[in-house]
Amino acid sequence: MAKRRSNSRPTISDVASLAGVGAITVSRALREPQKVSPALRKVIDDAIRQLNYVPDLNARALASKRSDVVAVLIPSLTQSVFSDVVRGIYDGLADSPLRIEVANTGYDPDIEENLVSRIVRHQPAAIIVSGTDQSATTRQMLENAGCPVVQIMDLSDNPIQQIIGFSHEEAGYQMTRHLVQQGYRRIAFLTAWLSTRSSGRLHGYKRALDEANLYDASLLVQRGSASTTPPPIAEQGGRSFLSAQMGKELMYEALERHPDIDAVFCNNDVLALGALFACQSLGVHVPGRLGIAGFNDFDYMEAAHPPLSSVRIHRWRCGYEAMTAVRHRLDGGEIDQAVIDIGFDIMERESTLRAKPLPASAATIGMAVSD
Amino acid sequence: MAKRRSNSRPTISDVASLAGVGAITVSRALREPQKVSPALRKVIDDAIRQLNYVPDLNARALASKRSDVVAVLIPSLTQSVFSDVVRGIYDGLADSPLRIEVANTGYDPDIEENLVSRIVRHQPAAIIVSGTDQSATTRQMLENAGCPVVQIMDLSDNPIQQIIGFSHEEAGYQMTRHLVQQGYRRIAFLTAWLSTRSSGRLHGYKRALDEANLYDASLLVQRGSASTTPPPIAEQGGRSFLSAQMGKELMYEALERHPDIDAVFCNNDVLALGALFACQSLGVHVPGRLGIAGFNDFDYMEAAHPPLSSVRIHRWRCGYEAMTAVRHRLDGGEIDQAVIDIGFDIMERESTLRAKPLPASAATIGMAVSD
DNA sequence: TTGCGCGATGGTAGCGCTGCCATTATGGTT
DNA sequence: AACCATAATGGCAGCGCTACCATCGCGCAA
Repeated sequence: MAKRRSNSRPTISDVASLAGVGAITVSRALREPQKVSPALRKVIDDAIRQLNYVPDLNARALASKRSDVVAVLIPSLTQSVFSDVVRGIYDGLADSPLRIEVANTGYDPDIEENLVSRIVRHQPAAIIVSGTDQSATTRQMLENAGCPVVQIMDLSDNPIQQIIGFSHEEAGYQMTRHLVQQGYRRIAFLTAWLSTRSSGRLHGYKRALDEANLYDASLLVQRGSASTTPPPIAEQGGRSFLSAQMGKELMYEALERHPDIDAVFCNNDVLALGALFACQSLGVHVPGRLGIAGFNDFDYMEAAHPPLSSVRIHRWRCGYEAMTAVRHRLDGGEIDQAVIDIGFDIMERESTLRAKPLPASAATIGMAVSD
Repeated sequence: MAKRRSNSRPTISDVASLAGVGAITVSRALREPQKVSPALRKVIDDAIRQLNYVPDLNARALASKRSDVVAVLIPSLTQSVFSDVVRGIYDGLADSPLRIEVANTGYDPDIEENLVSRIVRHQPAAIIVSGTDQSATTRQMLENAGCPVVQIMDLSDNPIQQIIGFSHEEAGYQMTRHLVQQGYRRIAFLTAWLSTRSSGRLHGYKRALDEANLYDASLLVQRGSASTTPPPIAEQGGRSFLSAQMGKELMYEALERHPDIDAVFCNNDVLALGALFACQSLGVHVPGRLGIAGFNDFDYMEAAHPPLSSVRIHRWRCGYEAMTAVRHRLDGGEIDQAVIDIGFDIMERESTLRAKPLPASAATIGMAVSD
C-alpha cells in the first residue's frame, strides 16, 4: 500500500481550493444548488468533474447525522409478493442518492424488534416496514426513529406515521362473495399458515359466508401451527413451507375430509396452483366440479389451464408509492395522507366461472375482469 | 428539538469515562476483545450495558474507511432465482454486524457500471456480483475496490477474485443428454431472451445435440431481440417479460412452426410451466407426445401434473457460500479456492420419461433423481 | 544489574463532511 | 442618509470513531 494521503480520493476541500471557494460552498452546491449563484456553481461543477470528486457518504452521514440508506423490513425475501414490493421500492429511488438495505423479519416480531433496534442506530434516511403487527417496543422505536417511517401491505386506522396498502379483510370478502355468486356453496379455505394478513383474508371469507349463511368452520384446511406468533419458516436452503406441493396436499386433504366441497379459496396463488395440479391428477373438473381461487395474482394464474381466479394486489405499486412518500418527506414535504388505500382487483377467471352464475348485480367495489 | 448535546446517544468516550479507561480501549474491546485484558473487558462491558451504548456505524466507517455494508449486485430483484440467492446471502450474514445493500443491474452492463462506480466509493465491506459479463471498466473498478469481491451463479477460469457457481453450459448439456436418452429426437429450445448465462445453456444444448447428430438451428424458439446486449426488461409495475404466459405462447409457436417436435427444453421453469399449460389446453400429451424440461427447479415443478423435469440449481447455497467466503476473508483469511463449483442436479421427472428409454449408461455427472 | 521484547493501554490527530453563525454585498424603504 | 431585510459566501468547530505511535510495566536473557 502506498501513502494514504497522496493518492487517496479527492476531498471536498480539494475541490474548494481548485474552484477558489470555501469548502462549505462546495458542500452547498452539491446539496442545495439553488442557494449558490449560477456562476459559482459552474466553476464548482467543473472542478468536481476535473478531479473526479465523489462525496464520501460515510463522512456526510456522520456530520449530518443522517445517512442515505432506506431500511426495508420484510417478512420474507423469497416470497415473490415481497420481491415485487422491493422491486417497486427500488424503482422508486431512481435518480436519487438513496440506497436500500433489506432485512428479513421471518414473520417473527422478536427478530423484527432486534433488527429495528439495530437499524435505528444507523440513522437511516427512512424506514419501510411491512404490516401493522409490530411489537409495542418496535413501534415505539419506530416512532422515535426521527426519520420517515412508512408501513406497507396493509391498512390501519392508527399508522405509526403513514401506511400504504389495502384491506386483506375486504379482499377476502370480495373474492368469497364472487364465489358465492357463482353458485358455490361449500367453500373451503386452504392455507399453509396464517400470518396476520392471512388472518384478515380469512375474516373476510368468514364474513362473506356468514352473510350468505354458508359458513362452516370445519372447512378451514391448514397446515402447521394455528398460532399467530411463531413463524413457519422452513425456507432455509430448500423448499419453502409455502409451496405448490403443499397446495396439492392441502387439496387432497380437503377433498378427503370434505368430499362435498365445491370450491376452494387458497390463501396464496402457490397453493392454488398446487390445488389445480391435485385436481388434474384426480380428474376433478375445474370449475365444474370444483372452483379454485387464489390470492396475489402471480403471472401464472392467467396462463394456467384453466386460468385461475385470484385477487390481484398491487405489490410493485405499493413499494413504489412507499418510496414516493418517503422522498416527498425527505424533500421536506408533510404527510399528505396518513392512510393510502391502493386497493386490489378481483380477477374472475375460468376456474371460478360456472355455467350459471347468479345475477352479478352486487360485488362491484374494486373489481376487474381479466382478458 | 431539545439540545443535541445533552440527550443524544452516549458515545464511546462516555463509556470510557464511566469505565475509567481510555476511549481507544473501549474501541478495542469492541472490535478486538482478545487484545484487552479480561478484567478490563468486563468493566467496559458493564459500562456499555449501563449506558445502553451502541456504536455509531457512520463514524466507524469514516474513521476506518471501511463500512459493514456488503453490496449485492443482481440482474433482477423479482426473478425468484435471485431472491433465493439473496436469501442465502442474507442467511449467511447471521450473527455478524454486516448488512446488505441490494442493487439491480437489470442485465445491463452500463447500469451495472454505474452502480459499481457508486458503490465502490461507499467503501463497502465486500461486493457480491452476479455472473462474469462485467464490462472492462466495471471489472477494473472491482479489482481496485480494495475489498473482497465474489462473483456468483457462474464459473470462469479468470475470476476477479473468487467465483462460486456452476456451469450453465454443462447443465444445458446434461439435461439435453437426458432428453436424447429418453428417445426424443426433435428437441426445441424455448427462451424469452438470452442472457449470458442462458446462452451458456443453449451452447450445452447444442453440444449434446451435435454429438447425437440431432441439432437443428431452426428449433430455437425465442422472443424479443436475439442480441446479447440490451435487457428485455418490462417488469415495471406489471407482468414480467419472463412469464408463464410467454411460455404458453412460445409453446404454441413451436408446435405451429415445427409440428414434428417431440420435446422442448425451456430456458426457465416459468416458461416450462406455461408450456405445460399450452399442452394441456391443446390436449397434447406430456410426456407421450411431447417432453418438457425446464431450468431452475422451482418448487412447483415437482407438484405439476405431470411432474416437470428440471435442472436443480443451488441458489440458496450459492448465496450462502458467497457470504461465507466473504466473511472468511473479512476475518483475515486468504482465498482458499478461487473457483468453487457447486454443481447442479438433473431432476428427471415424468414430463420427460418415455416408456422406452435408451439404456441409461451415460449421463452420470451431477445427476440425481427426485422422488 | 542492565537491557530488551512484548503485551496492555492511552493520547493525539485526524477521517471528510456539515451545522451554526458570522460576514459581506445588494437593493429597497423610510 | 441611515437602516434593514435578504442573498451569497465563508470560518470554525465538531460529528464519533479509529490509525498510529508512544508509553508503561513486567519477565527474562545476558
